[in-house]
Amino acid sequence: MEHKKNDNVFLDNARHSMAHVLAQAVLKLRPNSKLGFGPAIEDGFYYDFILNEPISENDFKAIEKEMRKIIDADQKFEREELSKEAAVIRLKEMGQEFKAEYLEELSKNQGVSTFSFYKNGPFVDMCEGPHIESTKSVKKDCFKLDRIAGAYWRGSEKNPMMTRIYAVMFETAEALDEFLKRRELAMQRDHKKLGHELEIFTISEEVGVGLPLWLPNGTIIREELEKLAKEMEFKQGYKRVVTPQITKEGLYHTSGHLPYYKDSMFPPMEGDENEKYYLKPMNCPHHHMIFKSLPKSYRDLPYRLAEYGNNYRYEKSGQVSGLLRVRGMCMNDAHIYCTTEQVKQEFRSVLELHKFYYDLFRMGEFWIRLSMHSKDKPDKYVNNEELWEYSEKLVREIVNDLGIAYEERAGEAAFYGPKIDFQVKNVIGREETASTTQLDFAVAERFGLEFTDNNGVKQRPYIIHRAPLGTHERFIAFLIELFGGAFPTWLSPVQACIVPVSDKFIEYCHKIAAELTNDFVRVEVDDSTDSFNKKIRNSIRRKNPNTLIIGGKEAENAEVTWRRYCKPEQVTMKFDEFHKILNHMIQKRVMDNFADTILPSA
RNA sequence: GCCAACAUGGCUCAGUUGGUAGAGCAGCUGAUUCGUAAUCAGCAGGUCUGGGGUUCGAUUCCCCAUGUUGGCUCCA
Repeated sequence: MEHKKNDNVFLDNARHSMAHVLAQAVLKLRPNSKLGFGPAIEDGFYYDFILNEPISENDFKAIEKEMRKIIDADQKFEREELSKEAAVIRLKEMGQEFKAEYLEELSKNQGVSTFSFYKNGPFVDMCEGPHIESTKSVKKDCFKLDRIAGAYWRGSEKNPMMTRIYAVMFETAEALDEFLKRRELAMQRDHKKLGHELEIFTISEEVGVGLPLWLPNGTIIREELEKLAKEMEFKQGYKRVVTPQITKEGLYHTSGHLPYYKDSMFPPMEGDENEKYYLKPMNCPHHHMIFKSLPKSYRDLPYRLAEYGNNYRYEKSGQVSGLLRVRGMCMNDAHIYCTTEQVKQEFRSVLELHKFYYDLFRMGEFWIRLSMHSKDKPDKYVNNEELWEYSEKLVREIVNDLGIAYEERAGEAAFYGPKIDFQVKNVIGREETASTTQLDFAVAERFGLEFTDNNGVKQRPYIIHRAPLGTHERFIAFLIELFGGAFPTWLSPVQACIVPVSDKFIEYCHKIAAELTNDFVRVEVDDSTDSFNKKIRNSIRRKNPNTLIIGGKEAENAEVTWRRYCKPEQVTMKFDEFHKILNHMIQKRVMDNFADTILPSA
């Protein structure tokens, strides 16, 4: 859940005020609980507690009842300013040590000298505000306690774990209801649910968590995406390579990954002669070794190496989820080695390629997170201020030129250069990174990568790390949710499902199916003993983009009745005509899963 | 990894205040061949996630493990 406030100031203040009401209610049921923070968030609010007796969702009713009583009591929010000394005493009286810790921090780091407290009824909280006037201005039925979660104090796993109670809240009961309904609807599109129903992937406990098995339908989608990526990369002059799944330890010392990211790697295997091998968590070092295998001239640059590479990362067990966070993944990876003069154009083409894909799939709501370095964390980053400034300026310029929305974050870059994350929102509104691009000015040095320039002088190349389609796992999860499982014909596991009205027409069905198969169309004839109605239902339930209905009329006239998934109307036409249109849709990768897409004519 | 909830046939879910389970869908067999979202009948399928404990008796209560879901942290 994103902790972002919205534009409605009243709603924001009301949510924050209700967090105080929640705290008051919890303190009544669990006296002597310690308070953490209780802010407004995107869809509601939360409050963090240390409870001496655990609470569960079964207690929600009692807490909500208490909260409604507080609303009825018409408690006024009153602000009081205290000096630091008085505030310390007050918090000590209240027994709120976490607030006291925060007070010390505010005083020390931000030079705050007076501290505001808000009182409503018997409840007092150190809090910056603002608040609404009275609890009475909140409607009693416009909020709902949502769930309980653990959350570390100040977000650090070194600190104690608090109990966080989340609530959803809107201005009116209707708005709340609508939100809950929308969320319910979004769950219907969850890639885990649809991925199972449409037989795209499965996860087996025996194979391992985070190691999805791709079923035949999912494999088709993967391969079609891969075909698209390979064509795009071919046109842009990438060379394809293949690298092994495991590698000797030393390579990751050279890359600098091992000391920092060991925890995220699968533990090593012992090979011959006590040599340790690791499953590769990324492809860059291998590509660097390919770059290095032959001397390079400036004439070879830009040198673009591409691979749909399998990577394995030991994600924490609690983090693994469906296809969104896995331990084994396949990445649309490539590394571009180029000169200082070329880097801007290359970086630009990479971003344009992203934009091409995102427009094609209509991943409309995306933005860029520009992760920059931070001078405050010198040990986290390569020490070369000049190159950092240069690279960051360059990246910022290109993003500005392309007019893509972005936000900048200091201190989140990779250790070797600035990072661009393409952020999207999944169906339930959670923000996810779809792909990452990095500008790397440092690793060439570590690997000793060089090329000879036109003066015969050795130079270090810039390296661009890019993966516009991210990993198959995550990208297909997005597509499933974005399309609600209804893929365009070119990506769809079954491209045409042929349904005979009765047995009599099965022969004709197989005849046209054979013609389509001959053109590599993925076609299926439903020759089961199900009723006609049932066959229609099945084809639609599987979200086949095209269903062909064949009865006497069609068989006699060499026609098909074509029913599309995304549009209710259907047409009858000559089979040859349909065949041409279908071929065209597949070859041109027409996004016919969107109702407004104009289809080619025969 | 941490916090919480959950775990019943392939799937969706009933059920037992402790006396070893039931439905629909899917599957199989047979009949039916039908013009736009479920034809009918029959059969088969579960030691109620795994392991311990309490009990005459546990799917039900307790503990542990595993997995799932939602958060926290992390995310090259």
